[in-house]
Amino acid sequence: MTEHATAPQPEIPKAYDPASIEHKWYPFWESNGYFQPQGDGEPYSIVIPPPNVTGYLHMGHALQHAIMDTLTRWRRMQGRRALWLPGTDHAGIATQMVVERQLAEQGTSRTDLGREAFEKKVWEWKEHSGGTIQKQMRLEGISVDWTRERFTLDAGLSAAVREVFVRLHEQGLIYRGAYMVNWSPKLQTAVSDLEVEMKEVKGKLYHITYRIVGSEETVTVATTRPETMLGDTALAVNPDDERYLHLHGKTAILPIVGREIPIIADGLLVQMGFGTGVVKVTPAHDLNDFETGKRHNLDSVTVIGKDGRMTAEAGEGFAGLDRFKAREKVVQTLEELGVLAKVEDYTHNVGHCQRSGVPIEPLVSDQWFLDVKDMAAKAIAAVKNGQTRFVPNSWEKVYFDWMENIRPWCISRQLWWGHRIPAWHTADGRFVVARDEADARTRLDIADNVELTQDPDVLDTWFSSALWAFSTFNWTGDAEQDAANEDLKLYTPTSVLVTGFDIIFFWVARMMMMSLHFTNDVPFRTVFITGLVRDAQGQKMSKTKGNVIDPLEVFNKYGTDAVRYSLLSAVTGGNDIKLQETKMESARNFANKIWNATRFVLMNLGDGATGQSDAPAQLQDRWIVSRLNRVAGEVNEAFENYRFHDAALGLYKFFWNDFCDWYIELAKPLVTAPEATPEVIAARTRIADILEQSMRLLHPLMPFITEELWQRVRETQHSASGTQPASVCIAEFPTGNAALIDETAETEMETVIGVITRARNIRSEMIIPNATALDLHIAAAGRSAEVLREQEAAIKRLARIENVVFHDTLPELGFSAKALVGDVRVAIPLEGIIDRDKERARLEKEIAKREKDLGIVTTVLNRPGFAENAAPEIVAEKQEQLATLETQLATLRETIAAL
RNA sequence: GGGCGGUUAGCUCAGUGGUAGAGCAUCGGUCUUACAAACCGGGGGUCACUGGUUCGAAACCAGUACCGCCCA
Repeated sequence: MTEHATAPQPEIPKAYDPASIEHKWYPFWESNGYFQPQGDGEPYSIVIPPPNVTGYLHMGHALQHAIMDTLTRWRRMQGRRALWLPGTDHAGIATQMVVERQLAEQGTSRTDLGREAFEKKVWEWKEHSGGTIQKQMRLEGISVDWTRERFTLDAGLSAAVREVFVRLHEQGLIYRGAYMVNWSPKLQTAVSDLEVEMKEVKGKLYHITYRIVGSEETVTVATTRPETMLGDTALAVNPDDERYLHLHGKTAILPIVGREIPIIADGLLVQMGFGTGVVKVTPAHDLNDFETGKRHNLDSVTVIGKDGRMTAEAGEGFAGLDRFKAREKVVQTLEELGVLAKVEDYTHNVGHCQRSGVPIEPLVSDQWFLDVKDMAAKAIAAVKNGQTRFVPNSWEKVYFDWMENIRPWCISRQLWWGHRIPAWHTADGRFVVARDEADARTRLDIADNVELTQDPDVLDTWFSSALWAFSTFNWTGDAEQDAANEDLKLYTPTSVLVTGFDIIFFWVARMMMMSLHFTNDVPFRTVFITGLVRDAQGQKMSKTKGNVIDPLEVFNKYGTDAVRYSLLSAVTGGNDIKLQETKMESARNFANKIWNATRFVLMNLGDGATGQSDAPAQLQDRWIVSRLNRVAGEVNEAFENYRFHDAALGLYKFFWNDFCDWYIELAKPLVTAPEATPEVIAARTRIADILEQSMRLLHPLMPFITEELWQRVRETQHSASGTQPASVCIAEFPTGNAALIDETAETEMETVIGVITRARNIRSEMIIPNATALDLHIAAAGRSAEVLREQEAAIKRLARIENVVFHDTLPELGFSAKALVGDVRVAIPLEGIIDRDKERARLEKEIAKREKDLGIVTTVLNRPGFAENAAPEIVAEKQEQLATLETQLATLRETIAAL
């Protein structure tokens, strides 16, 4: 071996600069195909929750993507055939709204353009802004297989949508009909129950007097929506209500309109205890009334139109008015007629359109529905019997509650952007559901020249999303083709779905139903539900509040790895995450620490500086290997259980506290030695090896910096290694070899660390300058004594001690500071350095601390029943603690007395 | 109204039966040649409250208060 050259000029910059390294690794990974599943290991698959194709990355994505990427990278490194499939969603309403807003700015509109031209515009917008989200995802460093990217409006996925629709219709589960739906007058479309948000509204309760036909009697009815009375077709009472038995079968006069309406008895609609016990019935504008109308064969009079204005049916003076203006006018008219008995303030819940914010108008209209009741039952069973599990488990209850009370899903939307419903209508009012127009003609048995128009509606965006777990793998529905589909066989069911609790109903539940129905299996084995990323104050991020943190901005500021790390280290049991700058800052500091530790190692590893060596492993070597394997085991277990906080923290402590604070410091003399002796070569080889393994352990959390540094470390190791992977992302993830966990080394290092820390502590508490030379006397027996003797040089260097003197028992040393490390006694003579009062005060503090501990332990031991009931090992432990504390106290008291 | 979650150091959070932990902040010391984005050391908590179970409770049970979310 040649002499180790004087430390080479560091080619590695002193400060970690994320921007300078991050840009180069993604193209490297992607172009080498590392993210495509490889080998023949057990498959591991994740499908991404597809972001809006025209959207932008937000913190919620950053969190969920970091989680999915960590899992995928970890599994890939374990040798699993890992696939993370990316894609985007067409996001019907959201995208259409964006484009419509643009058209409005240009002074035109969707209806001006017409359907075809509008759709073309949206595709243009998609092409223009589409790709943004993909670019941003690449900046996140996520290891998705772009060669399999999907879009919900792709030909393949659209075919799956049509196939599913046709089959569900054939099975009688999809049907079309005139039912009460949630209508958004603003968006001009029906929306599902889930898209209605209940909001508390301060309104009024209007009491209206009705005259009974054929008598002078009147009844009073209370309503929050007087404008709907124009469409009333009955009054209802509870059949058991004795106050109104005589009114059964009678009629009343509807004020303003003058219509004679029946008084019906209906126990489902009318609760006796509430209000006057008489309610108005508007079958066209209220869900309960609609059902009552069906039960009693009532007429339905639609007085509010799809645009939110009163229809001609509302009568002269009202027709054409906005529904809220009409309310004012109805109230005014009632007052003039003298039938407005009372108006009181009333706070109640009103459904609002989640997207546009306007109050929902319940309207009867022709829509398409999916009867999900039986599908839901199967989806419930699949979770109950453990085919799919929720993490955290508590979300199962939420899922069950919703599934058990599920109602038909309104799947049609009166939009232009989305999957067109595969149904065709003839001019004479017939319609047929078919795979395409030709199929429709065949089914209807009509010629090519007969006019046939496709249903104008599109499907709820979530309908195609519900198929995502299998449509993305080219599912066709054709038994033969699907059986031959390798991807379906390998990657479905997917391993895990990572998503937020806010879309358990929208998406998770519906995927469960659709996958079970069409593939006879669950879509995923596990659902990991994440919390929300909030701002530092715990507020939900929103554009209106202006507290949105842009992931790309913080990636730039702190480094992508640091942001990922800080997000992941905050993932505990699906809790919400308060994103604080200080956390990202400390994660960046961690990255800088990793950078500089590597820098130190690399500065000392010239060519030929590492290699085989016969030099035996020293205590610190056995210790760090033990720690590394212990931590590796813990990290694997943490990932296994989705405990990202534990994994992140464990690695942080290992790398910073064990590796940097102790191992590097202990190994420094050898690693930096000028001559390449076998010991020196061994030390350099080992430190590089620990560092290399650390990069592998950290890689799933911090992919960029670990790739950069792993490559640099690897370069120095090539001589010592055989064939190596070209990237850390396909290197083996350390498993944590239990055989390398060395309890003895850990205990012995504890003693060494303890002695050094006590010595440092004495100097620091006495405020003795580093320049003042101190001697350390150590009295130890048995193995401790041997270890400390072996580590004399390290103790001197790290505790800044001039001379170390070993004894069997401490001799008379004059005025000195004394301390205990387990059964080891240490003393530092202080005559002439500081005064005795300082040492007395320090010792008193030590004594007080131990007296407090002794009190606690004594109380426990003397507690009646403790000795009999407690586990024997606990009792023994307490007794040992007591003995130790008593010895130590005696020693300390002697010491203070002798001062 | 029903359900779920939370309340631990100044802040953000870990901690599921055996003397309360971390990061950040704070205080004191240090240019010790990988790192001042660092190093060394210190201080800081009736674990929301009340009862119960237990030899022993931050943890388990019951209730209360406050905060948040979901459903109706």
